[in-house]
Amino acid sequence: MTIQEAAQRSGLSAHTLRYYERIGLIHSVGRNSSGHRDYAESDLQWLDFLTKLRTTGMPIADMCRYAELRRKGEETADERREMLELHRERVRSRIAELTQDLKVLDTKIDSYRGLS
Amino acid sequence: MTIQEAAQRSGLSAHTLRYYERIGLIHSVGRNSSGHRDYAESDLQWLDFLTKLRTTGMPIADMCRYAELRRKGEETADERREMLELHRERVRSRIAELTQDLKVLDTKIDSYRGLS
DNA sequence: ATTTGACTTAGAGCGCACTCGAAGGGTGAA
DNA sequence: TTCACCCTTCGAGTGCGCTCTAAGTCAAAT
Repeated sequence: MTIQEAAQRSGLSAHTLRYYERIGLIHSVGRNSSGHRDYAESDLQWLDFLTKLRTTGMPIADMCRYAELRRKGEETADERREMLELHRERVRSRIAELTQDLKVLDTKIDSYRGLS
Repeated sequence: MTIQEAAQRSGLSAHTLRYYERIGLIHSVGRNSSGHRDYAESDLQWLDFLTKLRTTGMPIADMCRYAELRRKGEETADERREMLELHRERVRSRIAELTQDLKVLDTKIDSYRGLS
């Protein structure tokens, strides 16, 4: 599929897709006879996963590291799992923090209600 | 209290405190006889609240708007409450999103466990 | 044959939220 | 009094994650 279709389906812009490829997040996207990118379904699945990592706050540099390990093959599975477990802890902490802060917001909003 | 003490207690750097003052987030911090900043307890409370807004992802521009309304006094209470209610919704959505993404991470990690 | 429009690359630019540097002033200890 | 060290303002610099531009290629439509 074309870069525009891939952009549509991944929710990323064509610019961002090229950028991700340039920095090594996506490896070896196919090219058609005109030299244009031709995305496969597997690329889309990988992009979806990358997007999860991004929206959960993983820095691009870490994602690059993960992508690099993935390219190296099966023997890096443990290290990749460890990365994800560490990241999962950070996400859990973030959820906990946001949940706490939400209470502060609730209290503040209640105090405004009291005033009106 | 001095800017260093305020930095210590707020968890922000002295640089950031000056920056926040410059852009109008903190208004009229007192000065001592040498022209040095002299923070009051009320400044610290306000900073703590600002920090909650920041860590929950409110953009600086919105925080400035909120600070400006606060300076205008009691008649802006409704608008401030509305801002906070809107922000609270965004925080709730973010928590929901992170919670969903956490499941994806769990699944991925499980699949790695299956391989080892 | 020419125009349109999407694609390619490499590199520059942008917005956000700081973060730092330069130049100078005040205070307190040796 | 000299040194050390903190403070002041203001403007410039930084890091991140894109986002866009320029210059050129290619294919299809007119």
